[in-house]
Amino acid sequence: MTQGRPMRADARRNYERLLKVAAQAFAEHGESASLDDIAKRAGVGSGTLYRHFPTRQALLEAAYVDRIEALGARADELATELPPGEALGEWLYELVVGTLQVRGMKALLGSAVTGGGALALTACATTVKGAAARLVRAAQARGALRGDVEPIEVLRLVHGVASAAELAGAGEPEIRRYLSLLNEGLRAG
Amino acid sequence: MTQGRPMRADARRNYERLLKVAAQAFAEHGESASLDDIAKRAGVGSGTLYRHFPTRQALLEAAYVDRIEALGARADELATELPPGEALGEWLYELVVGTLQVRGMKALLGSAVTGGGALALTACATTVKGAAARLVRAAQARGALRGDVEPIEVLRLVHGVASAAELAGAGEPEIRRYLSLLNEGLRAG
DNA sequence: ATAAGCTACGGAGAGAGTCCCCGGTCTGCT
DNA sequence: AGCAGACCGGGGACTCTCTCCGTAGCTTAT
Repeated sequence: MTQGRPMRADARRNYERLLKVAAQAFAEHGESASLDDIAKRAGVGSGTLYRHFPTRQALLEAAYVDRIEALGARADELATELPPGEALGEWLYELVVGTLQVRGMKALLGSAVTGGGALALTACATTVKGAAARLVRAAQARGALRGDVEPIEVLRLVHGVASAAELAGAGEPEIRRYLSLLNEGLRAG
Repeated sequence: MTQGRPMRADARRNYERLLKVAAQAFAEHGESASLDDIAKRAGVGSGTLYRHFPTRQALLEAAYVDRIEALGARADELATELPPGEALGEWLYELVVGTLQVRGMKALLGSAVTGGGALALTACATTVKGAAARLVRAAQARGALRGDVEPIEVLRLVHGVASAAELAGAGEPEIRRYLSLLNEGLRAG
């Protein structure tokens, strides 16, 4: 982003501490973690938090943007290592695991794939959608996935699998199991 | 339940108005609708609400218990009308529609299929689980469903489908589509 | 029909949180 | 050194939950 001036040193320090603390807090308490508490834990006043991040959503997104980008990069890495069908499967698995390990990310990814899609044009949304699209299209080209499925539908269904696994207690076996069931459905046709 | 005395007339009236208003409020605002607001809309003091329903969960469950029981009855009705595989599919469809039309019910059904299963032995949970078990077992007996799937897993996955459809905007086509994808997965094996 | 007794009511208020702003103060940059 | 810019943290305005206790009015016995 454009920045007229570089941030003042203390401002930058606080910004980064807020991000770190926020990531922990969201992971621990979910998307509705107390913002005042985050500010306190970061050792700054609440005004400082609200100056840097005007809304809860802004903070949520900033806190996880690097993790999301790592997921995007991981998609390409998997694409070179594995055949398309397996690459997609493995990436989705890692997506679900990430979603469940870090409770705040579930909300973030959920809002990234909602509705008409008009509103949620955030950076995270485009990153995830892009990665999913690449893997899905590749798998379809190889016939490892039915052709009439849109990438965003896959993301939504995977979000659903995450919800199901969450209900089941979020154990790794459940995730693998539910994902493979979904996979069967996505392959047929 | 045992009742030493019949309820006083005004008590019964208030009880029923609370239930009606609560069902509307939960449907409209989701599980976290304001309880004070429900009391106000029902024309009673908040004390009255808390006397009848000590916890939010108690009210949520009481508000939807009849709807849940209708779902249970519907399961048996479908079982006589359709072959097992289709009966299950149709029932799950109606379950998802109910879940999405009435936002509070999603929370209720979600909590009914959580975790180890030890805690949530509520009436709603047993009704839904029972209905699902009958349909699932019947479908498995006919080979319309893979044998290694537990009824509760089906419920969890369907809850996930509801989440996915919710993200997509909860249109009827999406529900049918996502459910049929799940069905493919559940049939294979 | 009336009165006594007790059930259930109402709604204020305490307590816990959340969000956000503001005015004085301090700090880092040039 | 001087100043723009950032900080701090108290506090206002809300919202929601849940309890308490005086009392309205329903029931039942006479």
